[in-house]
Amino acid sequence: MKKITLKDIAAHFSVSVSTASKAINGSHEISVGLKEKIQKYAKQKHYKPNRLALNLLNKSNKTIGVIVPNILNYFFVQVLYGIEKVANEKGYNIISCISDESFEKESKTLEFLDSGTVDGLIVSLSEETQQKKRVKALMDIVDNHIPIVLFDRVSDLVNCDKVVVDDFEAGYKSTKYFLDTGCKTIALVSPISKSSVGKLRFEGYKKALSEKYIPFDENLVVNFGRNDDLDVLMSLLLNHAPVDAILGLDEITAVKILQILKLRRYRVPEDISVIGFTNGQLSEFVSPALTTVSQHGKYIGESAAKQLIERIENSKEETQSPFQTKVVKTSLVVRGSTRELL
Amino acid sequence: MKKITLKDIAAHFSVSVSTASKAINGSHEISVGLKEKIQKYAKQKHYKPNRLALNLLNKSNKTIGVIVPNILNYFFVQVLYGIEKVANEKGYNIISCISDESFEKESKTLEFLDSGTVDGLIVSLSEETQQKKRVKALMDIVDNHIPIVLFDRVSDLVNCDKVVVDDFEAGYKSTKYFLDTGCKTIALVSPISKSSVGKLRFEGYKKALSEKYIPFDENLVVNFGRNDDLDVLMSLLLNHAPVDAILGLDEITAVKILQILKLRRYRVPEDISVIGFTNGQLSEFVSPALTTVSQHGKYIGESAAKQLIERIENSKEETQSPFQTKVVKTSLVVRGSTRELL
DNA sequence: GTGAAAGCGCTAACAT
DNA sequence: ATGTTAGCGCTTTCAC
Repeated sequence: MKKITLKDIAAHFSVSVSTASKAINGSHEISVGLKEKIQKYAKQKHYKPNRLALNLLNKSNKTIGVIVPNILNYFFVQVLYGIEKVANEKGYNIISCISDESFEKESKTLEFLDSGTVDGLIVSLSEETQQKKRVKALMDIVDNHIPIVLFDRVSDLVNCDKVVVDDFEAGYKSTKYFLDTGCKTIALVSPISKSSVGKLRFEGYKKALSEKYIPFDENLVVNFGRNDDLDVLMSLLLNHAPVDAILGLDEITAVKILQILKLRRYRVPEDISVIGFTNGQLSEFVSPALTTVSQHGKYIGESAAKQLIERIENSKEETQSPFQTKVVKTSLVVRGSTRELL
Repeated sequence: MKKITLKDIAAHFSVSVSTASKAINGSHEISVGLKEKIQKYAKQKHYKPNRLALNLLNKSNKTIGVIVPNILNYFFVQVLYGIEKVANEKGYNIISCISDESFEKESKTLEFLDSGTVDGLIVSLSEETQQKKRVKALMDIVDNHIPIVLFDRVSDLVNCDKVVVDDFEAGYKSTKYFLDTGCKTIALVSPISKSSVGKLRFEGYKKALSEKYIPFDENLVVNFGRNDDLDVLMSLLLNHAPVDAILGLDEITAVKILQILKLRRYRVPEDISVIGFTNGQLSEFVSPALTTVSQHGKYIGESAAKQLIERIENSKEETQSPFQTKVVKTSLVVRGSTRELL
């Protein structure tokens, strides 16, 4: 059975398509009898207006596109969850895409989405894109087409609404916490050294050190990529100096560090303290449970969605409010992987 | 700057819309000079054909809809990842929705998606839907409209392609593993007792017990819901009998059980063995690392997507291949939460 | 080599 | 109260 259209219904009652349309939409112009007959028939045949046609007509489709770099990262899943929640409440659907940290895939996706498919875009940049600053595609979209909200991994070059984490403060705050619990030799391990986020956290880390007049030692900083062996790098680090604290810049990294330390018989937190990022289930259930920086992923998603939808629905207005960047403060969730405050 | 359309381009060169269309699509009918001029202009102005219009024309939009019950569950994230991977390879996009285990939200989403928005659907039923067997909406879609693939939480009432886990065997296999490592009093803790998946695993559990002539004791079965306090229920269980093995029917449940046991000073696996489901990061990094049943989520997603896309692309053919149900076998990933085989 | 016209499914302004 | 027409943006016959 083929899908039923207005035309079919109209034909069945020998009326015009517009009459059928009005009847189904309950217009006052149509006689009650006919309206009832048509509506009943439509229901029975499971008639549904074709969205594609409506979208073309309205130049809008109540859909927002989301691009995240990596869906296996719990932070992004939380954000997605927040976005979905708000979008759903406001009657929007989400078409979600994964860039896999690849500039090329991100570009293709952007290209696809920026062609009438969605009313707006929520994007966190791929690492490659951020590193190479190849945001021309984004800039074009901003200039010419649909509203866009950047979150977490953003770019200064793109002029649009943004929701970011206060990563500088997060790096500062966590490092300071180490210092306040008596740690002196604090290492930083980052899988995201090339992203804005990683850089800011690193700056915060340095700031906290310099406040206490602790000289920065670059051998205490371990930046690694997808193909590097964290185990080997950790060996080098641990042999370099008597480290007594390690800041892992994402959740899985912190968890892996914890495991490596335990395997080598370091006691956590007695010998070495560990702080991670993204307050997910992993951090909570590992032992000892990890002290982590919560970025409030769900909240970030909700904020981004709210901001975008507002922008979409005001896009017909003449006066556009200026773009704003919302900075979300992090919270330090203290658990068993750090020592007591002095 | 408004979005540019074919009409604009045609006007700019004082040609007809159809000429512009052909020029941009590189038709042989158009003179080389004009083609080049128009193409250059189009590129420069960032012209992109409007998808909505194309979709309406083609009655297809290279998009598949996915509905999962819960995105914070790692299994479903893995499936999503697998779906995205295959869809992306074949040039499809994904519009992903969350039913939040609610029949109502699932229905609304279905209603929305089944109106020309997507070419096909991949769905895992919400718990409520499965429990109440309210699959009429699904059946209608299958009968009348677009191809659909059900995965994991399926329904016999819906006649379509399916990808399921061999949950019966999984329950059987894990229980048998307990028995083979010398466990005698095996408890089962399930947050999904009302879903097909939970029921099958439960049946497998009973089968393994009966094979060894171990009488089934319903006090060893803990079914709990969203609002129940697992801690209290575990107390009751542990006080009931000297349990020496616990099968947790999803990842987070197994992890929580592990934590509760550790808190009460049970040694795992010496006093009590634990097996969980969904081989995610949590199971891997908890201590002791959990022995788990891997359902191969990513593979399931890939299979479902392949099956759906094939169905979509053959939908013009006259002869439709019969619907098939793919059963994916699980693997038991043995780690530290279970004893050695005898 | 170029253009006019039809049509995808629908709505809305404008007749009648 | 019902029908006609135009048009959303595009492709595709079919004329010229």
